[in-house]
Amino acid sequence: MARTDETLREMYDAMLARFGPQHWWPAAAGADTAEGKLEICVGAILTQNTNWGNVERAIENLRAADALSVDALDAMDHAQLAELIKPAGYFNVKAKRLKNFIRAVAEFGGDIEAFLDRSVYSLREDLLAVSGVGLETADSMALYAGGKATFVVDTYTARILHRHGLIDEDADYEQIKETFQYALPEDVALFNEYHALLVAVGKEYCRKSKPRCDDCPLSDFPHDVTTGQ
DNA sequence: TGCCAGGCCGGGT
DNA sequence: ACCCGGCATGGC
Repeated sequence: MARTDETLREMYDAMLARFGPQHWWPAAAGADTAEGKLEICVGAILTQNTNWGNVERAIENLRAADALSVDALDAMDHAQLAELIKPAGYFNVKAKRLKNFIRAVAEFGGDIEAFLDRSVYSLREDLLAVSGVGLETADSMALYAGGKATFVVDTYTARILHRHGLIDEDADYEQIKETFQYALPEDVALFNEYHALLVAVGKEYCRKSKPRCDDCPLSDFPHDVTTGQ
């Protein structure tokens, strides 16, 4: 265990040294404003299984339509919203998911900052009750919009850790999350950057079909490609 | 050209 | 309790 903790901290250093800060949210969207926080939450839903470049187009459409507010999104009909977010793919399901999320905020009082401003436990519970908001999306919102020290796990996180023998093949989301939170100090900026770096490294070196470990920032850490997947 | 992206849900076994 | 099909655009 202590071995795993140390490895995870060293992996962070190695990835940061190679890639530098990733400037994910909130740096991008002025996240100390209500609109910035809402934009992050919207982006978290739109990016589900979707390239971030496509999400940016969709968000640009929403901004141009002056739709980046709880009231505007709540008032918009399905077809209208689906059309605006079309570039992000899965536009019909995502329009519903956005509406579901906005409904939850509206029912909480309609203020996104108030909605986010509570314990991670309470926030996570409400987010996970929204159909279309799963574990990763909820944690992304809580971390990047809500500023909570909660670690985000995605497919790259699981794949990279498994390749390096740090988790079981069948480790579930909560297990992986806890592995990080046990190993690391409870630090929002650290969790923010760590997840972003794992995604950056995953894209470059740890894709499903084309792993290339030669030049990977983590290649000095013991790993086994064949157990990958 | 086919594969992939910062998942999640609902229905079937 | 798993397993799987469906959802869909744009980039490389």
